[in-house]
Amino acid sequence: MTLDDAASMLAAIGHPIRLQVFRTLVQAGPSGLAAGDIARSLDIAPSSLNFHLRALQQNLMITSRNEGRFVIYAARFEAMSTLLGFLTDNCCGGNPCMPISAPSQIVPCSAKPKSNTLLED
Amino acid sequence: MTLDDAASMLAAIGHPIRLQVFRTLVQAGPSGLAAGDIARSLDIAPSSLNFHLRALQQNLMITSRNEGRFVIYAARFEAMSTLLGFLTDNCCGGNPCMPISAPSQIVPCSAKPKSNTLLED
DNA sequence: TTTATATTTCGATAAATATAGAAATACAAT
DNA sequence: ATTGTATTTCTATATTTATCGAAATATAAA
Repeated sequence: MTLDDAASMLAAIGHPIRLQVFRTLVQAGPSGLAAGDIARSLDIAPSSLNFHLRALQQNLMITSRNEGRFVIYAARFEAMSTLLGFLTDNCCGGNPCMPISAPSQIVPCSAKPKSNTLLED
Repeated sequence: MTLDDAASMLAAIGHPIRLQVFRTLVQAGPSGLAAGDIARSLDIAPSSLNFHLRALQQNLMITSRNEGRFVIYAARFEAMSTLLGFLTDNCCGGNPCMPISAPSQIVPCSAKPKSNTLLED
């Protein structure tokens, strides 16, 4: 995965509506949700939702399949995994991030206790 | 951290130049780098770099401090940590992500082996 | 204080992104 | 075949983002 790919994926979920859509699809699990269900659940105009679904799909964050007259969208979990791997590998220095994609590392999961003075959860 | 905050931070690093800048600052460590050094190292016009540095700073991904006539920028590691925590908590379902910000979870770091058929590293 | 270097701000411009109503398309049910 | 529901495409428009030269500002060195 190149830096440009990572940037594209980050941009894809770097919008409140698209992040909500993706989060909703993650919650829905592999079976996914119909476009209309997403639109209703998040109260977005169909054409607007379509715009964002396309952005997510073009950047490999979600998939779609046809079922009758419905189009079912589902989160690409492995895409998010890969993205998190990239971030922990490239953007976390020697930090509290313990990526699953760094098999050669020895540091345990909670090597450094969290200390979020500025950015609380 | 709200969903909107997360989206803003993702948008901040969701641009190839800004992701490169952030990555560069992570590599530089807490001591950071002067704006000019970043500009030279990435070959960006000073005014363009400033535009991106501001975006990163406004979204809490980096800090700046003055040292003489230099302005030193540094990555906010804890910001990235918080962001990764949000993503693993909210956008990873029951997946291979093992967030440091989920202290109550019991699943080990490499519970599920990676299987990236579509998105390779 | 003059000069040199560092960074930011300004200004103009181009391009991309976002929104959403209306029309078009696709499929299923009656 | 007609109707109804689902989704996408089209169209127009507003807004935001990005780029970068040139000017302005700030600090340090000569």
